[in-house]
Amino acid sequence: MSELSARSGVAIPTIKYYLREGLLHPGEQVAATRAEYDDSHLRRLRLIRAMVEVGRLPIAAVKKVVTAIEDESLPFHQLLGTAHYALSPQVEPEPTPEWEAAKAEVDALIADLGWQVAPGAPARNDLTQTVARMRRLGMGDAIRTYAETAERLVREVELDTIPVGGDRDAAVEALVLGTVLYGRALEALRRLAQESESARRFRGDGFSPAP
Amino acid sequence: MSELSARSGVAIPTIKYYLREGLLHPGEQVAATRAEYDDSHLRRLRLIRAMVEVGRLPIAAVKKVVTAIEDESLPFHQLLGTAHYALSPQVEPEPTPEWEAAKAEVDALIADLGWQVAPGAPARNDLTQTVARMRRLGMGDAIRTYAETAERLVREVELDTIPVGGDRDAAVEALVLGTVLYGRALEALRRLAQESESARRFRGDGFSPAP
DNA sequence: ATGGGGTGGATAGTGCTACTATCCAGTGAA
DNA sequence: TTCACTGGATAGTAGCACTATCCACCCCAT
Repeated sequence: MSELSARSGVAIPTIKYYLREGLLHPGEQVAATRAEYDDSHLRRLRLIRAMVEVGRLPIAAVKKVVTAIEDESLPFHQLLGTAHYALSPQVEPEPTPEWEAAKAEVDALIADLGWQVAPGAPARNDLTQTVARMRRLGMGDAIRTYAETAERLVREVELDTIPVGGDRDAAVEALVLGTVLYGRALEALRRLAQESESARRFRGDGFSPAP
Repeated sequence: MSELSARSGVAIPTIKYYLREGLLHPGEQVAATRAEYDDSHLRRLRLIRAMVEVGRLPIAAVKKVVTAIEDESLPFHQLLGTAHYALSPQVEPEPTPEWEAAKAEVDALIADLGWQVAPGAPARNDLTQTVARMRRLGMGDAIRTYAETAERLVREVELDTIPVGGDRDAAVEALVLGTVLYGRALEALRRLAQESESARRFRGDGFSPAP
């Protein structure tokens, strides 16, 4: 176990915790107080750390994904779907008129673009809530532009990072890391562009950094 | 105070907590056990809730922003800069060769695009870390595409939500909400596009939702 | 004029999450 | 044979964002 810890960079008590939580399958018992861990444990540990550190998923979401990986009867594309859904913030619908209006708008947009999205996809609720908030503030006329932009990026770049075959852990890891890292990069780039464009428009020195 | 709580929808103990933390300026003492709160408190409370709920900022970051708002000697554009910086995740540089390589890449990209960004902007470190992780995985050739996309969105849409004059609380609120909400919308749209495009490519039914 | 509910201020406690720490008897290499 | 290390169990910690309780006080409706 200390070897697993050393190789993965994860502390022993943390490994024990993951074992307890069922995120990591037990090692092969070789004696009452000894178990063997192999590459599958190393890979799983890498996947867990990727989801927790990079993706900032709560342990409960990680557990869902792990359960899906271990359910060998679950087809590959459903496994990827489970992982993908675990990445979205879970937003509860609110029974308000604003929500319904935003939901109608989101549904119309998806239909209009010809997107094929399951009715229960969590990103639908996430987007609905965001659109509702935007509307309340008088923003959000550019949603369609954003949708087209997202479609282009996904088509041209991101989908290539989603693997179609091979090892289940590795595939999920690639999906999670691809989705999260491109998202994070885009976010950072938006902020840099905002600072720069703000500098260009309002004065020569941008957002002056805080001291 | 119960009136402030009722109007803002924030529980009284929470208001007391914000007062303790210095996020909310005290009301005007009208007697030993009585104070008057006005619209400025209501607006400030809205701003705090926007940053906490929508922007998911930690209270410490909110405090920085509030301090900047209250420092009347701070010029308006520096106030906006402080708020903007508070929205970025704070990433510490790592002294590794990969980090340096990624940093060089990020710096070159920014220079190449002619962006005017302060050397200490937190989004630089955030992007550097992300690029480093991508490189380690063999991804990230499309960063430039993402940068150009971000620039276009910011130019055409987002900067218009950043107000240039008027009330400091309201301006910061608009900046924070604009930045966060467009980001969140784009994120949700990327996920929807991923699901749809994945359905189109791999089979007819997309990521089947988890049961 | 009086009593009941609300007030500001202080201090302590809660719930959640993601770990850490400690203890234990029991190996297994040295 | 000894001693660091193991798996397993149980308990404790840190950080965050509140939430609860207590207190003397004071306003106002009765």
